[in-house]
Amino acid sequence: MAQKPSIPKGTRDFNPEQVSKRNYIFQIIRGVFETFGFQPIETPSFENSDTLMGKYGEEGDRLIFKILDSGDFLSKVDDSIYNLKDSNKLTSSISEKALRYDLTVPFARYVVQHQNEIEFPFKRYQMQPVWRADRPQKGRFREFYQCDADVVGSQSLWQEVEFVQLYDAVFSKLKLNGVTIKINNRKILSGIAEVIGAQDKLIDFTVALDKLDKIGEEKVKEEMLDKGISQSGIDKLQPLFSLKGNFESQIETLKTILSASKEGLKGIEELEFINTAINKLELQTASLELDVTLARGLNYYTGAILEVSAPKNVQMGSIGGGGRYDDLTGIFGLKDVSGVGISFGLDRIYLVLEELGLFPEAVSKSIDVLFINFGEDESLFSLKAIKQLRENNIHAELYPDAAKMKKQMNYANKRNVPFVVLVGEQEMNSNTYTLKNMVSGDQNQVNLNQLVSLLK
RNA sequence: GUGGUUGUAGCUCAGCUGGUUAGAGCAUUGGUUUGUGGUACCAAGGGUCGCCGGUUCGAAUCCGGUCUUCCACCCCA
Repeated sequence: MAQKPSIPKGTRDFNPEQVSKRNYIFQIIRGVFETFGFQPIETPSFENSDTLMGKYGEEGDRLIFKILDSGDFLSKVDDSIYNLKDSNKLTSSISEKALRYDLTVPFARYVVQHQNEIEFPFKRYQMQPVWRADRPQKGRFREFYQCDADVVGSQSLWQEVEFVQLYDAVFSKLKLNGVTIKINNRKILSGIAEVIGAQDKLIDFTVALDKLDKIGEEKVKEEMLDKGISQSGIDKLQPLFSLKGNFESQIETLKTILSASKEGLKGIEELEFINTAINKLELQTASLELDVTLARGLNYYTGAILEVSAPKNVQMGSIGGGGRYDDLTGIFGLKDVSGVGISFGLDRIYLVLEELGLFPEAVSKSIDVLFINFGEDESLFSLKAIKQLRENNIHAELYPDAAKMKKQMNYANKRNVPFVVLVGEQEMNSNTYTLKNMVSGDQNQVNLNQLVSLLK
């Protein structure tokens, strides 16, 4: 064998069984999206670089896959830039396109570009791959699918309520019970930053706070000090570190901490609204939890922040996330369009379902029945029956070669085919079919009508 | 981007401190069995030991680089 071919780091091939399982997840998410009134759109896999660059922070820019310009791109680079040997500066001269990093920013671009054709509020869903030049690890790939649903053009908090229900509906249908939908509000985080005198360090502050359950209180305080947040400010956070209990009691504690911050109180009010509504509407299998440390990244969230974690017995990062972003289309020049949306991480959900054995058996079934090939006349006779079966939506096929019986039966086993039909001289003469159940081993002779109804 | 880890047959892995023709199980193919599979037995095929370079009389084994795997950090779905 020559050198083995390979695929790039962090990418995967999917075999038939994996594709079936992935489609199962897609189909459930799509179904729920549509019952909630979302409509599908698609956008190109690559965008103009300036659409993407600068939208995800410095770290994000690094993780965007850039596409080299076509042609002799180096010859048009200005000597002064070339001689600097500064990759960042050079990139913008040799790459004007980049692979999309998520679905939210391209969607914002879409809304701005098509604003005159869109009926607001606009509810869209989108299920497409995204790419990140990240180092792979568990549940982290360089090419993966996101399934997003967003609403733009409505500031109503009922949208947030609906998204919590949507998460609950999808995970309930997937039989993935016990997921936790964590919710927080950017206004609360800003409020806290304001109260401790660190408005200007909001991002550093939230990034540190986000690590609380991972690295512990002391390390979080260290990191905050490191980032230049004052000791007196950190002291004021003390009640926050010991914040425990249910939604309502956490809210009460927050009200005292944030009594001086108008913005913080607004955030609390929003959370209370959502929580009250969800309590009245009730969730099927998920639970809604307030988590003040939830600060997950994207710089553009302005209100609610949502994140879904897998049931506690599986080790997996978040399997979904989302939030409210009042200014998203602003960066593309369209003001005052509020949006809110959520995302499902298909690849991670797959890993969780696999680990918990939650894929239905039927997902991996290939065909309903295989006809054993005994020769040319028998094949023709079989294909007439197969035609009939297919018209009845029964998945049927003929083994293509008149190979040994053992080989054909083995093939049926490997492909997990539940039934096999044997048609030889005897059957042709009596115009019947021998139907064999591959699980029990039973077999009986039937006519065509019986065959159809038995397999249906 | 930082630190660590992994790489031997299609798959899962042995191979001691460098020393003959690199092994096993599973899978594949053929046979026992020319209309009856999953079990059993017999036999066969299949590897430039990730790649490049170095040390050595001699490298799967030691050293360097590179790619890949997995993990942690950063960040994130």
